[in-house]
Amino acid sequence: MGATNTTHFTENQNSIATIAKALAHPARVAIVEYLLTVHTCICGDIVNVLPLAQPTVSQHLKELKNAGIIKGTIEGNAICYCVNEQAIVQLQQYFATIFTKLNLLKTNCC
Amino acid sequence: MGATNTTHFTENQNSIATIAKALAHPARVAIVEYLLTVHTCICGDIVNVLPLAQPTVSQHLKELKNAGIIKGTIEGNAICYCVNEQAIVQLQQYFATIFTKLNLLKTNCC
DNA sequence: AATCTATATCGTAATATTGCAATAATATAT
DNA sequence: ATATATTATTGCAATATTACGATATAGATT
Repeated sequence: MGATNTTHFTENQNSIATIAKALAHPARVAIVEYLLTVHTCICGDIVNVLPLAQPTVSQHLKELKNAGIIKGTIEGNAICYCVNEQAIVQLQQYFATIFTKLNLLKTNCC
Repeated sequence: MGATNTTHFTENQNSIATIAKALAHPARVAIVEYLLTVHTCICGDIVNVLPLAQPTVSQHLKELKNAGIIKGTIEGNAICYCVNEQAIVQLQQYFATIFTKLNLLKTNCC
């Protein structure tokens, strides 16, 4: 117990949960938002922007990367982090679909 | 340590993180999806649909409710659970905005 | 080569989450 | 009133997350 039981759910349900989990911390939401405001993607200063120590930020970046929300490529001494469009598209489409289903149910529901 | 530091982030960042956290478990994603397929919202059978014990399902429902993703109203002996449209709209709009920002950055980024 | 700079990893403590059995609470039915 | 059905709460064990200091790694600079 304590471990999430993933085996009995669909691939899509697990996928959505994984991406949502990656955004389930305000620091990680802030990182994504920051990456979108910075026009170059040499992003060594993420640490300076967040109210967290460097190892903590590094850990959050790793989680975002593992979930496929951001991509990081080595750029000499620093690392270039970018938001992965595919993950955002997946989320957007998912919630758009849910919203459509919601509207279809509207007449029958409380 | 272990507790999420929310004080230094914006209200919106914390809000998105909270909603995302509620969907950060496949069981809770499955519950939301199930509520959307059922045409009446008397949902006592959520427990039968999920591969989890009743107290665990009840706990997941509570978390979804606390995050504002579902609403529950007492309906005699059972409880009527519904997806809260506002939360879905908030998520959809948020990711749509992010997607737009992403496309604006595209030319300047890796 | 020694040093600086940027990022990652390790180790560890505090806290949170997950899951369920047992039990409680509440409403309906008998 | 007693029994039944449905959902919530409690208590607890196993695991995960969060955060950071210390340290390691890797490339750039001198």
